[in-house]
Amino acid sequence: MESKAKYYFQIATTSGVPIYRQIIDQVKILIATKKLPKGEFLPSVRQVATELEINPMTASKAYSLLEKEGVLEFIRGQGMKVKESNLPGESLEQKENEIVPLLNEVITKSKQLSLRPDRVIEMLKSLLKEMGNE
Amino acid sequence: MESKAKYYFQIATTSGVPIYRQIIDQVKILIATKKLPKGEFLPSVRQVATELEINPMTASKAYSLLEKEGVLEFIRGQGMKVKESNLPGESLEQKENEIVPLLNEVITKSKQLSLRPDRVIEMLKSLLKEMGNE
DNA sequence: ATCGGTGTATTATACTTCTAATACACAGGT
DNA sequence: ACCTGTGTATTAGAAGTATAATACACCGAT
Repeated sequence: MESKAKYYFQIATTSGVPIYRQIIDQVKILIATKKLPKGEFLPSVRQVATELEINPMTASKAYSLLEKEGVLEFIRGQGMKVKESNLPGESLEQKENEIVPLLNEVITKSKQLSLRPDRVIEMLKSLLKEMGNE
Repeated sequence: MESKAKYYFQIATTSGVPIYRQIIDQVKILIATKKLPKGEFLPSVRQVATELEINPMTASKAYSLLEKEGVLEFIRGQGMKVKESNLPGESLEQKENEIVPLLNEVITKSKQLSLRPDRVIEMLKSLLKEMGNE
């Protein structure tokens, strides 16, 4: 089988960002933008490795870290798929606490740049709108 | 001279975060929360090194990176102080662009956690209020 | 049982990052 | 000039990270 979906990922060897991290980031974005629906299978580690001309272990590292994060689910004999129920065991409060450090970074950075707080909130709203649609 | 202000910084040797980076983060937070006003001098690299039982070069690395970022200013013979005018040469648009990647991280993470966008904005507003006051 | 498909444990190596030891340059007060 | 206070360039070594080669375990279909 397979239509052999190509060009799943693109890596920039010049950027200095590790290959496995580029894969992780791209998977997360693909999921956030619904280009990769829940339940969908990802290309196998060997497929990714061949397309990107890297070692299968590098792709495996990206996938297994995503699995540990609760983003992907490993199905024996079939591969990795986008997890259906995200972090089911976690309460709303736990989830919210996970994002607080990131928000604090935003605040520290914006203070450092002397950006007006309401402007930062406007930017966030605007980005949320963009991301939500595509 | 000096009342020898102690306990400027606290490092967690277990966290895996490099010492110089912990110092950088703490300086930024101290400035953002006004605990370290503009124009104030920071403890010398040797003072920090003694208190934290680290090498002066490690403290120096943190300070010089902060200087390169435009956060601190080096005064010959006196030390490092919090820079008075932050990033004067940068346009508003340049500043705003600097914070976009961080906001995108927030969005990706919140989608991954299935958090409602308006809730995330609420949290940001609330944290901004806290940080602004103290 | 065998074959071809998953992901991965282990090991090795190149590379980068982090910390430290030493010696130095400059400023200000004596 | 000297002494003591700043931060730092250079060098070295330890520790960690990223990638790869190999061999393995498991699953499903034949």
